[in-house]
Amino acid sequence: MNIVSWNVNSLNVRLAHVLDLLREQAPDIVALQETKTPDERFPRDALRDAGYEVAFSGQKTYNGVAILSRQPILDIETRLPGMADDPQRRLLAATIGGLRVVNVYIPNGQAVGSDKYAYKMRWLAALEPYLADQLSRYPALVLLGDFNIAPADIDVHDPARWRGKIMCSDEERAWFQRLLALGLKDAPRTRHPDKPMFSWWDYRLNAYRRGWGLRIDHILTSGDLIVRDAGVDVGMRERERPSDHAPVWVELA
Amino acid sequence: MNIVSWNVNSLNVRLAHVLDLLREQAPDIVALQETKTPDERFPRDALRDAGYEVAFSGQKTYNGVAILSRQPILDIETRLPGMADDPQRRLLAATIGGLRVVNVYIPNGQAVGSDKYAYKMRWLAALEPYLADQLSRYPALVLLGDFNIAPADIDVHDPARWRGKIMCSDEERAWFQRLLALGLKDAPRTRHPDKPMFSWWDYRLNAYRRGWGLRIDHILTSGDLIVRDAGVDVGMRERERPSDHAPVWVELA
DNA sequence: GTCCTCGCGG
DNA sequence: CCGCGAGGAC
Repeated sequence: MNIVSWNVNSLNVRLAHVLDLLREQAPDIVALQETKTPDERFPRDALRDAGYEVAFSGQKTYNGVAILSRQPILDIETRLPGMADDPQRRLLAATIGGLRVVNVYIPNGQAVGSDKYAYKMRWLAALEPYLADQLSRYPALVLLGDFNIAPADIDVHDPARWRGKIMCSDEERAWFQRLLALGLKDAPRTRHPDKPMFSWWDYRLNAYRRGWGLRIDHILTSGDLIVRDAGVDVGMRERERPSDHAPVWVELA
Repeated sequence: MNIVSWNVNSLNVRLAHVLDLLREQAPDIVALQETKTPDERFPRDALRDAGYEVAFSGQKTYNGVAILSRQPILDIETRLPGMADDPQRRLLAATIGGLRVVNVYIPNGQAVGSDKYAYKMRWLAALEPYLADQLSRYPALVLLGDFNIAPADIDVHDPARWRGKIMCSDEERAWFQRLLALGLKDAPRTRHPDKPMFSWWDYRLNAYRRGWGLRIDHILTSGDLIVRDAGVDVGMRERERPSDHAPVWVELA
C-alpha cells in the first residue's frame, strides 16, 4: 500500500505532473494540498480516466485539498469542528479500505506573532481534539499533508538561520509533538533517522539548486500500521515548472 | 528575396517561434508587430546570434514593431508625421539593400463608431500622405504589417456575419483601396486571386480549428517589384502556444 | 519566483 | 482565449 502527499501549488498548473506521478508510481492513495481550484472546476474526468476515485474540498485562489484513490472513498469530512465557519479549505478526511486518511494543509503562519500565526495556532488547537476523536473511531489512520512545520533541526538546511522563525519555532514544534503524542509516528523519520528528507524549497534565490530545503510535508501513521519504507520524490521538483514542494511517500505493509 | 510579416503577440513569449522561423526559412527581412517589449528589453543578442540585424520601436504592454534583416538596416524612422505626439509604437520604416520597408501595426479599432475606431481613422489618415511621400523618395517599397482590415469578402470566413463590422467596414476597406491607389499592389492576392489566405484567427471559440479566419495581415509592394509568390505560413499557428496571427510572406525577384 | 486575481486590450 | 500589469500570498 503506497501513499503519497503532495502540495501541488495549483492543481490546474500541475495536472500533467500529477497524472505522470499516477502513471509512473501507481500509488494507492494520493493526498494533494493547495489545489487552488473551486470544486466546480476540479479535474475529476482526467483523474478518473487515470483510474482514480476523487474527493475534494476547494476554493478559488487559495488552499484546497483533495484525495485520489484506486479504491472507493467513503465517509468524507471537510470541516474541522471548532472552525466550522472558517471559509478556508484545509482539511479532507475520508476512509479508504478501512484506513482513515486525514489530509491537512496547515496554515503557513507568515511570521511568528502575526495575525496569520495566531490563526495557525487556533487551527492546530482545533486539529488536536479532532484527531484524538478520529483515532478513537479509526485506529488505522494516517495524518498527512503540508504541516508548515519543520519538526527538528535535522529537517532544516540551516537551523541557526531558521531558529525561532516561522515553521521552526518552539511553539510550532511543540504542536507537532502533541500530534505524535496522540499515538502517531513520523513515518519517514522513523525509517530514516539521519536523512534530512527536505520536501519544500522556496522558489526564490535558486533555493532548490543550493539545497536550501525544509521538511514540512509529513505522513504520520497510527500505532499498528507497519511502515516498510518512506521518502521524498525529488524528481518531481526537478521538472519543468515544478511545485515548490516535492511529493512525500510511505509504503505500508 | 524573401520577406515575412508577423504579428507575434508578445515577442517575449514568441521568441523561440521567431528563432525557429529564422532557422527554418532563412528569410531576408522579417517585420514583427505587437512585440509588447520596451526597447531596453528587446532580445537583440538572441536575434543577432541567429544572424540578423535588428531595428525596433517598442513600449511596455502594448503595440511595438521591429524589423529583422540579414543586411544592414538604414535610415530608420519610427514617427508618423501628424501623430508625432502619439505614444503608441506602431510604425517602423527602414531601408534595406535599396528597398524601403514600412512596417505598420494599424490600430484595431475595437468597434465601428468607438473612440478607438476614430483613432484608427486618424491613424490611416496620417499614414496615407506619409506613404505618398515615402514612395516619391523610395520607388522600391513594401508596406507590410497587421492592417486590421480584411479588404474584401474573400478575406473573411463568414462575410455575412462580419459585414460592416470592425476590420470589414466599407470605410476601412476604402482606406485599404486608397493605399493601393498610391501605387501598391496586394502581393498575395495578386498571385492567388481565389485563395482566402487567412492570417488571423481569434483565440476564442476554437476559431483556428473551425477555420474562422480573416486576412488582415498584408504585404503591399510598389509598382516595379516582381512578386514570384506569396502566402501564409499556417504551420506557425499550429504550434504550442501560438500567436493568434500566422506569418505572411512574399518572394520577390 | 511562481502562483492566484482582476481589468484591459485584442 | 491569451497576452500584459498590478497586488497579495507563500
